[in-house]
Amino acid sequence: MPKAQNPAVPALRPASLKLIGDRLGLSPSTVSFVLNNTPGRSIPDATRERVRKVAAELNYQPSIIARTLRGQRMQTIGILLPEMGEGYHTRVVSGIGDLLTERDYFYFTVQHRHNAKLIETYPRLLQARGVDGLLAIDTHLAHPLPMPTVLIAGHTELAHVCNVMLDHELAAHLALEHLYRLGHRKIVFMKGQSFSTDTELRWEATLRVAAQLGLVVEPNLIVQLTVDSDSPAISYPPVHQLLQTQRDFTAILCFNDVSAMGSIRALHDSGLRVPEDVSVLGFDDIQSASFHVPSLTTVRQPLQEMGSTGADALLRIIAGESLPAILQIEPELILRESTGPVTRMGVGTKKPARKKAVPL
Amino acid sequence: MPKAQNPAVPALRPASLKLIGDRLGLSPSTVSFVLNNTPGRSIPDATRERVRKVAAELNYQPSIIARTLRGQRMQTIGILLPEMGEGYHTRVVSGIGDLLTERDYFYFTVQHRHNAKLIETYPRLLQARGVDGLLAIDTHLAHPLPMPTVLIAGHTELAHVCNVMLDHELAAHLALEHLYRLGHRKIVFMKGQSFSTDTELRWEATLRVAAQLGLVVEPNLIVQLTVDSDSPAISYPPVHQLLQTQRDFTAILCFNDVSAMGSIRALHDSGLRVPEDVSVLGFDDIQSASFHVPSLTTVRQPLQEMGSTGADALLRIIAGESLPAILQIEPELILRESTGPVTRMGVGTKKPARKKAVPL
DNA sequence: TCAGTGTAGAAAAACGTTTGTCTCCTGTCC
DNA sequence: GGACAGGAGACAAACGTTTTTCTACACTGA
Repeated sequence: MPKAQNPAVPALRPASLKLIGDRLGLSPSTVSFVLNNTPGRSIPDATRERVRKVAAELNYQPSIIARTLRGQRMQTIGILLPEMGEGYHTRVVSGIGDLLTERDYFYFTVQHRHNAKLIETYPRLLQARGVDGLLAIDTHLAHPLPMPTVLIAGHTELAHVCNVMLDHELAAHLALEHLYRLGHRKIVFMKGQSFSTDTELRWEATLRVAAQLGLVVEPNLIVQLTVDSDSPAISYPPVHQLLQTQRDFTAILCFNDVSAMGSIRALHDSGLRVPEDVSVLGFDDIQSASFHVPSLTTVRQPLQEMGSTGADALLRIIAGESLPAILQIEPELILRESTGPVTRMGVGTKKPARKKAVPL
Repeated sequence: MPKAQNPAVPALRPASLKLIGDRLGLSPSTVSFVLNNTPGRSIPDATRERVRKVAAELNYQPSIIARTLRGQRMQTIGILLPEMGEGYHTRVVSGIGDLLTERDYFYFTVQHRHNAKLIETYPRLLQARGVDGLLAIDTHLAHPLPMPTVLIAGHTELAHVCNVMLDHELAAHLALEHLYRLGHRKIVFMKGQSFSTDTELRWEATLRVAAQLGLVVEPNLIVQLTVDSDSPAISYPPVHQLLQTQRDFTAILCFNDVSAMGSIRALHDSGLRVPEDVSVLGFDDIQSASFHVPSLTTVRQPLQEMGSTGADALLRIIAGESLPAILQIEPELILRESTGPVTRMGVGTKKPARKKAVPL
């Protein structure tokens, strides 16, 4: 059945104002006036009808390319992100996409995989393609850009750049107080990859809150993520390794849900049960968090909302509005199965009553 | 800290050939010749130097918009897909993105959420933005489009349209023979949502192979997915409901990994263990499949490869090549923990030795 | 009759490229 | 000294819009 494809698609060029005008003996400008309902132009209804009819027949679609060249907006923005995967970026993009679609905007997505050179050059290439602004997700920007820019989960202090960011302080409170109340004192702290923009802010907030609660952050109970990926593979090896030498803890505070899944898997493979032996707390609340076994207790970032908030902010800036430098987003603790009260360290304690599952 | 953002970004328009020319007393065309190394033009090296120097100083970036208007390629394609989520689409996009980046192409992504009207209008809007071609993932296209088009996981028979598709027959063999060898005879068959392009082909292949193996597809053991989402929520309710009335089966053949996770969750909540009581077979091999507990035995679709194959095909068509109408991709069975030999139906049989975990 | 006022539309410029043609100017050769 | 060749570059057109300006005509009122 590999039936050969025909030589080439017809691909005749789409209708232009000139073409429509020629059919009617009118000039392109007149056609433009009609189709745009330009105010202050006297054109008889009969003519308007004729123009619209032919435009519909020819399936006329104004060329945004030509419009943009004239200096109008292209109704297009660029999204700069590390990776399209199963991590949280994707869900943010989904929120952005919905809002942009609603406003008749389109977007380019570019993944830089934390390659500094790409982060540097992409904005220029996007500008050459006429984007009206840029939305950067979880990305370290070195300079302000010569176009409207909004950062989502960035924290770079740049002039003219608006930041959509989580209230990290609150997030740390939600997470640590939850574990604290359950009786956890020996906690493994997981620190994100150095390239993630959230890493530093979250870590500092965590240390502050831990100190307030009197929790000790033991150096040998810190897990540092390094691998650049959106898969649970980022946390499996370090947690697995930790378990070889160290089991004197009752909870793991993970950097995100994906790493929580990797951690649970590693615990599971070492014969430890979650949450009976070790509680695991995630971060983000990605879609699969509630369906994981055990389902993840996690600090929810309203990812889609962060996306739409950022997109809305960018469109406002493009339209000339002034916005505050920081738009803060509130996290929320979602209680599920992966955390539980401290029993005794080690395998063999009695299985606590299973919580009722709360999918969705 | 809501420090007000300054009025507006400087946003001076980027350098043009004219601007460079003015600085040097040269015409735009001469500058163009130098910067493009247009052959057959005699320009002294001294002048070339001067031009390049000023271009670099002004950070000149040719306007692809203007170039496109002149009739050149825009080096941009459009990707049409149902949703950006944790399902397999995202991973396909990732494969597309990498290949396009390598070839200096950019892409628009548009999510239609199976809205027929959007599927109809988006291609036109993309064309107005100058895309050179279109890549549709898991999308039913009604008409051929007036531009090069490649379908990934589509199966629409359209003239001039190239299809990248899985070998569904082989996939069905891999899945069913695996379950058959493990002793499963009472199998729940899950049928995908009607809007998914894979649903029909996969179902037909499944029925054929089941017949070959002498497996009976019992109507009351068919689970039909209907919800439009990328989350395990698509399968939790129907499987949960099935379990209220029907437990006389030993395996579930799921439509994809996400629905396998939802199914496992539902089984778990009904007190059934996987794979001891019920084997669950996924499809796709998404990133989290190997880290799920239990990890998923699944029929892998090489998603990134499908993406890059599709993108490569599209670029070839754009470049004028003729391609076969179908590019077939081979699936592969990935053995993990969620399937096991039939013991006896019901809870309480002895726990089989746990397989060694194979993350990654 | 003639200035004024609409009306209906054409013409032109501009955006930033690319590309085919044209124009000088400087040598060189016979 | 005149023809010719090449070198160095300008000029113009075109792509499809939008927008400003211009034209031609008809009608009005005094």
